[in-house]
Amino acid sequence: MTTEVSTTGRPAVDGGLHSVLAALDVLDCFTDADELGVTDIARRIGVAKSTAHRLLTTLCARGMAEKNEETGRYRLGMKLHELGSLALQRNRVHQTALPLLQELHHLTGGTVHLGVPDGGQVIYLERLVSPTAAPAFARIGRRLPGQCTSSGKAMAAFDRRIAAAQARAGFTPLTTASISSSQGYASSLAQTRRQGFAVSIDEVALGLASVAAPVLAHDGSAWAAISVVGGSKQLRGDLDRPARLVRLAAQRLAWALGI
Amino acid sequence: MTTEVSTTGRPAVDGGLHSVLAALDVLDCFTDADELGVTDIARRIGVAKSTAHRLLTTLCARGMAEKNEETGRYRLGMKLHELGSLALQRNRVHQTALPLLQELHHLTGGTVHLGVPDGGQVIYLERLVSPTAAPAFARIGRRLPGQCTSSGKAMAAFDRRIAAAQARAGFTPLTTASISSSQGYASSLAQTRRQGFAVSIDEVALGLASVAAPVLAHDGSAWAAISVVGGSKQLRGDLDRPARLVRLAAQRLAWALGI
DNA sequence: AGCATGCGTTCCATTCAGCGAGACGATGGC
DNA sequence: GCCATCGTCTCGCTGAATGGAACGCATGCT
Repeated sequence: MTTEVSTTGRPAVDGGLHSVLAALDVLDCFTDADELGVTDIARRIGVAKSTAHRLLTTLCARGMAEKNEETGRYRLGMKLHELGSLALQRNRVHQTALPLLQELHHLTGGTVHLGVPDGGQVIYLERLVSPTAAPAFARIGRRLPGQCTSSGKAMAAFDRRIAAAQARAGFTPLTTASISSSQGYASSLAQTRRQGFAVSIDEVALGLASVAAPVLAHDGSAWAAISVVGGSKQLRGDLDRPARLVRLAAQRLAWALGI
Repeated sequence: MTTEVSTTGRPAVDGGLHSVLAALDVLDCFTDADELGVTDIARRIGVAKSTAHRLLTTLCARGMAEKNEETGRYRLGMKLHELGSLALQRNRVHQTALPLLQELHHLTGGTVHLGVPDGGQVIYLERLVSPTAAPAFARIGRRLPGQCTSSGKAMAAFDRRIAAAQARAGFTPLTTASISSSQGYASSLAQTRRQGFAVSIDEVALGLASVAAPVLAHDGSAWAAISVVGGSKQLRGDLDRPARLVRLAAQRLAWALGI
């Protein structure tokens, strides 16, 4: 597995600690599938079956994974939720944004998102779903390619480091409307810069649209993005008001963070 | 660290995989403190400073931990939130309960909780906070000793295995009103059995009260508990209505789960 | 100012923990 | 009823993980 073994006995891999990295790779496997067997995981991470079994047993011992005794297969454990909610709760951007998001949610009545950049992708820290919104979109994951989302474009338009990371990651279109060329990407970012907010219509899922504004620090780096999601038809009809509200909320968040 | 080393070269510890267990222990350290330094963590988990540093570097490489470059200390990473929300989203009890919780939240107007048993403790999977509720209680963690919470008592009253686990864990009172003796515990469970729901007044935090009902399977095991939280004064004044509603919601959840 | 103590990081030789291969019994689809 | 495949467990070998020591750098006390 290791691309190269150092001449010394020291771990030569990116982050060190083979078995720990392997264990974390096991957890990553579950982003694709709900439940996985030992053999399947061994194949995915490229280790022997016995090694995968040992890793899983260890993860289960700490609640990071759970075993389905009926099928003998494994799934993610609730300890992850425990630690994950702790990590979120302590995130300063999330903490600070929450009241602002609630107000925005109240004013727009739409679904509101808070996203932060991670490489070329966007991780969503918070989502306030409107009870009237179609529950069909609730299945959306927690990490999306930046070029498809309004949040990703809002951040990339004003932060060249994020734009570079997105360009480096390449284009992975989610729908037929997703940006798939560097020309389309560049013009979309230019328009975002002109307007001060980003729009994504049908680019994540058909029938779904969103408006986002970046949370910018004084040094020009984008810390986060706030977005409002709605149906493509409704949002196209009334874009100005939500756009104004997300810009205001994003600016207030930047101010509240003191950045 | 290991209590005993086997005669063979095989890992003799509970779950095997020393370095993986150590890495997960590192993550557990952060339940106490927001940010920790290398030396502090090394002391806590009982390894050399260099080992703790290596573990942290590895965790950071996968986003499970993050480094505060200003202070040089470490905190939990957002990858945990990503995997944790995935684990939660896939939890069948959580999935099934969500619409029922929303209805209960709507009917009572109070803060609604969904808790599942874990040893003698209760892990809260979902919390619907009412906008009018005092935000002071939002700081409550995600894992509480079962004897103090109405959810824990509701489950223990009808599931002897959970009661045994709670008794084994001992009494860790959170306030002066918390149950601290096995007599008080037994009579509280007996009352819960008579009523069909559990009450906790000032036992988690002074001024805070809750009513809970267990989600019981046909075999008598408690899968979860649903609770409504409110101010001690309000809830003491009107206990019947919320008690009836949580019992109904819990029964409907058991039915929906087909258990 | 000077010193001392603590931090996070890096290096290195030692050795024991983790590795893969293989055997085993249980399970389930054809 | 068989064969393929699953999860689990054992075992000897070896190289990856370990602890200790050294380093540079803050911080705070004298």
